[in-house]
Amino acid sequence: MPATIRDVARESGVHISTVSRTFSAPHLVNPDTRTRVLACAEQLGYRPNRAARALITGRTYNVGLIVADIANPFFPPLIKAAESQARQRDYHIFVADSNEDAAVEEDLVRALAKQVDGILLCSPRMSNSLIELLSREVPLVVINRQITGLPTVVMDVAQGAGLAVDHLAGLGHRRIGLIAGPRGSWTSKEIRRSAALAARAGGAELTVIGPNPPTEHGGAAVAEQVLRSGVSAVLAYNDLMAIGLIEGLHAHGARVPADISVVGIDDIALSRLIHPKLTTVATPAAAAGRAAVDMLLAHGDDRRTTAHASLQTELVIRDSTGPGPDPHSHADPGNAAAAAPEAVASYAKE
Amino acid sequence: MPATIRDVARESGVHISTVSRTFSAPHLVNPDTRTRVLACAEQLGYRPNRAARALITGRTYNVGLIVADIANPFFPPLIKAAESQARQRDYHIFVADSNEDAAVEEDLVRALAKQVDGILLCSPRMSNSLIELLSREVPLVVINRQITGLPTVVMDVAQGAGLAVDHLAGLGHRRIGLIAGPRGSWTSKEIRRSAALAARAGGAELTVIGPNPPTEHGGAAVAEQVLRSGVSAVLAYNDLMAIGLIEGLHAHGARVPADISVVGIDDIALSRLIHPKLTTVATPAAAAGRAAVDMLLAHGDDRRTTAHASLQTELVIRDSTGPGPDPHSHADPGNAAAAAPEAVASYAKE
DNA sequence: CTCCTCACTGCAAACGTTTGCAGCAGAACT
DNA sequence: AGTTCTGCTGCAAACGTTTGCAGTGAGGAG
Repeated sequence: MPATIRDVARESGVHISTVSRTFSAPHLVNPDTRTRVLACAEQLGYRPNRAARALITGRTYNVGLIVADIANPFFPPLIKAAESQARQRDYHIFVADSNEDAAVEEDLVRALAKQVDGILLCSPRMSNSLIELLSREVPLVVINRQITGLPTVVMDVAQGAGLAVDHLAGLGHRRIGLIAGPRGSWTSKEIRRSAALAARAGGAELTVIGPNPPTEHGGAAVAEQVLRSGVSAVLAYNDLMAIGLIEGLHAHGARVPADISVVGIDDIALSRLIHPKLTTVATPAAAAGRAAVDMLLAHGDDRRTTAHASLQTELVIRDSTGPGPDPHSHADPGNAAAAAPEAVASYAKE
Repeated sequence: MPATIRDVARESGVHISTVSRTFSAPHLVNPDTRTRVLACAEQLGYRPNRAARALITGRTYNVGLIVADIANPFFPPLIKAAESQARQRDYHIFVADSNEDAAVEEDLVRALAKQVDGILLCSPRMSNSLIELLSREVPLVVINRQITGLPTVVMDVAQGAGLAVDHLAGLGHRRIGLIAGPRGSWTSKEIRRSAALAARAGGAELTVIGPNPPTEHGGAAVAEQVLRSGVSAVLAYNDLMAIGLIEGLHAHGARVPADISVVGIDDIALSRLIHPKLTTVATPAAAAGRAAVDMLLAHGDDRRTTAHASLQTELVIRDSTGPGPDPHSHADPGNAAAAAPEAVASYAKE
């Protein structure tokens, strides 16, 4: 039913190979012929069949992008950036959602492998060894996990977590909680490592709670545990959990930041819309999406280059953090000493 | 490099057609042969090449899904539902984002047409005639717009908007604002039509403001205009705009719902997280995603069936709506008469 | 005038599958 | 015993492209 290359060839009185070249190697065909062919193609509504092209060239001009949870507001900006970057090069992005499940993730990679030129694996939950195994079946770029031997794009969340803990310690908090992310998350491990370091340096004690599902519910669910643990400040694995936690704390009658300070990670749009506005570590999700696409597509030219990109993060101080408890009294310390809203502290090297 | 059907055939000592049948028509091959073939396939890591299969069968087992803006929290649940529904039938979903741009939308449909078995067009911004034109190139299911002659899934947002206006009129509001959505949105027109009807029935006057971009910024941008217009209640095209509007109103010193009541549409997760919790019209996005996939895939069997599904919406009353201004005094009416939280009013026929 | 080059075009073999058709046993009828 | 049927398998032609190779004619160089 749809017009094929043969229809165009017949209509314009040339061989199919000339039609083919009109599209994939225009410089090889006579300008007159080319315009005639193009006219016929246009008139017949011809569009090259990508499946047939893929079959012979081995390139699909598709890229897979696997994220843990598309409903997590952290991902859409990354997806959009990757999409537009890919579209510029005439590629399409195949987005899939693993539901935070390593097994689904593996299935997706396998299923996608044959119909894409490469896969962007974002915040994978699989083990490193499995990822390395899969990378032999299809070119992979890993986002948010460092794996030697594979091209990766990471957001330097360790640095951000360090800044966050510094910030809290600077406000006088001596007992700080860390709401860990999901099992299998490299980012969560990084945060933990860096937060522990920063806590020690700042003379604070770090209590880890988790692992937890990285959702609003995950955050709300640990509210009681946080209160019992006696910490006066908390760093959450991501903004969604931080927001859920704040909800949960409010439900238990605790005030933020008067009773407990909360810091998130990601700086999703939502973090500016809740009350109190969330202090958080901003991660450059869009830049990561673009970088990953670039890396994958460059990767196609010279084989087996394993680049690593590490993107800066920033601490954005808003209203959910305040001074720690006065060591000599139990009076409500208020929120007076909170830093200026929207102030940005960063160790950007550039 | 990757194993082909021929490798498996050689290894297991059968003809390639038998290997093919082992996968695509298992009942036609002897159980013994089948297990032998499967073993070889497994061992060689063979996966059928979808491009080759698509070439001959004409079915790609891919479905396109075009949404206006993946960053709008309304869409992800729909996308996830569509994905999982599709995966159950061994289909994959190709998600793309049109950036609220009709021209991009058209390009996407054309680009996707040849590599999918059908496209789910969600909240399209294109004209009806263009959509009808495109539907001749590739099977289309339209979500959130009624088009005769094409299979469609709509959420009955007119009904919900009517309920919302009834609710506001019932609270004593006599001047109600409607923050319209983007130009080209069928849903926006529906809301407007239905809200006008309900307003007249409830003895209220409806002021339409817009069109506007359907984002938080779009809502915030009209805050001043809303205040000047003298309305005491507002229905917004979607939750994102309602939330932006509330932010904007707060910035101008107005209180919600004491000074102005605000109702959103969609019931995104976020609407429960802000203060005041948003009264809104819940739309069954996930159900719509599933229905659309079903419709598209059923569509494949008997050609040219044009089904229409209309999904119920519900009014979810939370804390952003309160009584209208007392006609005899200008005293602050407070929030006492607000309905019980999370009460649900619905005209569900079933 | 001959030969070479050059720009263009046609030919045909791939790419990895699916599928209608035919063949061939052996089983089950008549 | 002959016939039909059934279950399985092989054969080969497609599907719509791309691409190395060969062929064509025109024009330029010698």
